[in-house]
Amino acid sequence: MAANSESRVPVLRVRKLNGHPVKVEGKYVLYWMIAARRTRWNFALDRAVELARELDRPLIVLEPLRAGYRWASDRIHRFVIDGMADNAKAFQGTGVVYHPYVEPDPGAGEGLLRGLAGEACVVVTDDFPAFFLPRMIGAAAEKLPARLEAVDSNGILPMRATEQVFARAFDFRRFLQRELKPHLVRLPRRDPLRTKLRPRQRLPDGIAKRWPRATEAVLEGGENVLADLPIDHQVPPAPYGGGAREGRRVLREFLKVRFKRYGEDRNHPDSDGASGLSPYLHFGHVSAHEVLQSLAEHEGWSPENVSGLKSGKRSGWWGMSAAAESFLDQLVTWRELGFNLCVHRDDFDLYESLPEWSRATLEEHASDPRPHVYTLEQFDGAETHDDLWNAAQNQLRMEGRIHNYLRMLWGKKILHWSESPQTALEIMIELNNKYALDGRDPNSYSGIFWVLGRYDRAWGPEREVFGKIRYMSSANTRRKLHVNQYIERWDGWQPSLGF
DNA sequence: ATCGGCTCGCGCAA
DNA sequence: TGCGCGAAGCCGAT
Repeated sequence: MAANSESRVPVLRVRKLNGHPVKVEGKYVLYWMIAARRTRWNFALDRAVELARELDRPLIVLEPLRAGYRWASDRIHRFVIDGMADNAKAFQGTGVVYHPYVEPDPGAGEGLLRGLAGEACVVVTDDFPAFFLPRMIGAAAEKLPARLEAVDSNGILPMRATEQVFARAFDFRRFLQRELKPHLVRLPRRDPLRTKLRPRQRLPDGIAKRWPRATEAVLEGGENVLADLPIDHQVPPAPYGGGAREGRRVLREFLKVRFKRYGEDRNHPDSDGASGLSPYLHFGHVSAHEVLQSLAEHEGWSPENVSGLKSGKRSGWWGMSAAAESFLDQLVTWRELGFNLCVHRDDFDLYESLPEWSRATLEEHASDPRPHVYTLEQFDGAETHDDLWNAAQNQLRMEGRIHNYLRMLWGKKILHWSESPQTALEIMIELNNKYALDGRDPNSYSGIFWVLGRYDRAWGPEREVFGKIRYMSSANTRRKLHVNQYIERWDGWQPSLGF
């Protein structure tokens, strides 16, 4: 088989993870969909389709959802299963066998992937640098009796286009301004399933029996489906749905309605100005390429409009409107900065990964008296003395997200009101990963660690607890932002009262 | 309302 | 080697 010569998938995005050769006598190509949970704009699916065509074999897509991972909850399950329902529809009539598998008990899915890989020519999966995925992919590479390739469909810049870790957004932005342009024209296919593949009807018999496909009832499902699973039922589904369709709807609605306000209103919690895309990006229901493409259409932009500026400045490089450039600074610079760190450092979620200056200053103030000290349970239950903080925590608990400005304050106060910065870090990670739909993502870690000084600089004057870490106060936030409605809406919210 | 100082590290010009 | 400058701040002086 020709190695990649005709491939539309950039070489930098494909990693061969073990030494097995592609088996030309295998029965099918297997795509193990674990992060880019979508059927469009997906380099991994492109790669799998490409291999299936070259080998003239059918394609099987396995989309699993495990039961036993940390923070598994009704909220996360509902969102992922919504995505499976969309994918099931998208694969219908394409000749691809799509097998969504919802694991009933921890460990029940053990053997499914290996079983399918036994007859596969090659297994393709998604590269993702955070949560349990790197370990899971690494273990699979060793165990599977087939070649395993991981494909990076995360961002506009391939994660492995750089070896360096960037310590500040400014440095990374300047790098992007020098290096990103060629990547802007190497897009995944909008609809990779619009191609002729050798069709197949079903999985190998023994496998479908032992690990049955999630039924329609599960995919379209009521919450009683979730009730039977051994996951955290205290974290209810979010008041919005998951999946590629809903993600696309949010994207269209953002561009059509809220985009005009982006920049001016985005920071005011009382206005609804943010994109709302981050949960969909996290689960791969929406692709960064798709977002960029839609924005380009909206702006009448093409890659030739990119300017020659390479100063690292936040606007002016793309050649788009101010609102668009500020959005792209989030979508590309900040989002991919997080992936950059996670792909190069496996300690990205440890306190020790903080910059030297921030650890030093936090250390010096380790024994400062705290004005309040709350336990994890008190933080979790939004039981602090500060109603703005409690409101943010309640929004997180109920909606699975926090307004992007208040998220910073939320973290800064956890630092302020915990017995140590290490404890504060644990609490932030725990609450964010438990409740936020975009938790467990490289970007969530960027946000949490920013609170402790990552990607930031020192600020004077030196203060208690914070040292030279940038300080934020609820009082100033109230003055600066319109938060009255926000507090009214969220502060009094009780879990038992529902929505 | 706006401004400077607080303070650190990095790239780049010199 | 020195200079400029940076995700969202804070505070006191004007």
